[in-house]
Amino acid sequence: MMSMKKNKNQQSEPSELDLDRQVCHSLYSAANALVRAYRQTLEKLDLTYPQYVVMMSLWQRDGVSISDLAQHTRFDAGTLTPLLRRLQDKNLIDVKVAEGDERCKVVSVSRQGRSLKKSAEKVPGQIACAVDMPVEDALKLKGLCETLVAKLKR
Amino acid sequence: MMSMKKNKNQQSEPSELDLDRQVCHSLYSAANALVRAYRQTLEKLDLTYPQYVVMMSLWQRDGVSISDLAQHTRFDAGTLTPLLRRLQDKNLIDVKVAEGDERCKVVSVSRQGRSLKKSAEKVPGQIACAVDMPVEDALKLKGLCETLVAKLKR
DNA sequence: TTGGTTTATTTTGCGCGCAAAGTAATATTG
DNA sequence: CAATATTACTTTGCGCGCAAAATAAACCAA
Repeated sequence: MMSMKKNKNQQSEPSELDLDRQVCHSLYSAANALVRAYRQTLEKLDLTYPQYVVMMSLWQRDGVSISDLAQHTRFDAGTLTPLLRRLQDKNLIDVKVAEGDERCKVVSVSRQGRSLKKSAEKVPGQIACAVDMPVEDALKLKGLCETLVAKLKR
Repeated sequence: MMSMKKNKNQQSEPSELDLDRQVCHSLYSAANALVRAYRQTLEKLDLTYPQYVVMMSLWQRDGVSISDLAQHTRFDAGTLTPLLRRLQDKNLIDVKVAEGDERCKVVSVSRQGRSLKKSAEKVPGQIACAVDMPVEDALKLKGLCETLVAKLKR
């Protein structure tokens, strides 16, 4: 005899494909939510989140090539080219052709870019405040994400 | 006397702004890496990751409004409108104006959309395999992300 | 040196993600 | 019932994210 389960109201059986079971969907949503939280804070600095990431990378180590930057930020070159142009338009960075190898470019923080760092120092605290997650949990989360990134290395 | 630390080679002091300390950067990279992993798998189904999310939502509960779908998928309406049009172009879904309220639309899975589910059943296993993370860790990660999403609810 | 490969970056094309503005139908208020 | 507000969705504009193709300089082998 046929099962009597008939999925009233277009409701299906529990399945591995249920959205609520997807780790990736949680991760995806969390990343978007976090970027959204940064947006409010970063608009005072006139930076998008990816631009902020690039600036953080450059504040940390300056005078690097685009491929160095790509490796450190984990953005790809095709993303960086226009992003760097925008940072250049805002006079936050300088981009020069490398001497000795005309294929390479050297990206460095401008005076304005350096002075922006002072305002940016406040950002982590503001975000931490909005997120309000125990440090321990945040570190656990970071660790798990890093593990994932390592396993999925292109 | 001035400090003698002079940051040779454009290397700065350790700072809270160091990229390697940013939880969000790990989360952001992990989400991108995971979507990249899905891309290979999903291209066989001719779906992008967000399209796959919408299909999962609809496989789970069909015949919903766009705002229902927005809530469940955590996408916003402005993202869904063109995405749904693409799913419609692939004949995976039907979108009709709701009777009784002409502002609302009712989105439902088409016959082709339903048959696609069978192929999609293989996806979670393939991703799990690529990620190769203990279930326990995956669940922990999911839980932390859900906490984050909840704290950052718009 | 020439021709072929590799490397560094840019360009192109498409699909989000999302804020903000626009449109149209329904609900509410006076 | 008319004026107003709200709701549901669409449109617009911009910035990624990334695969794939294009460009151009450096390297390398015959």
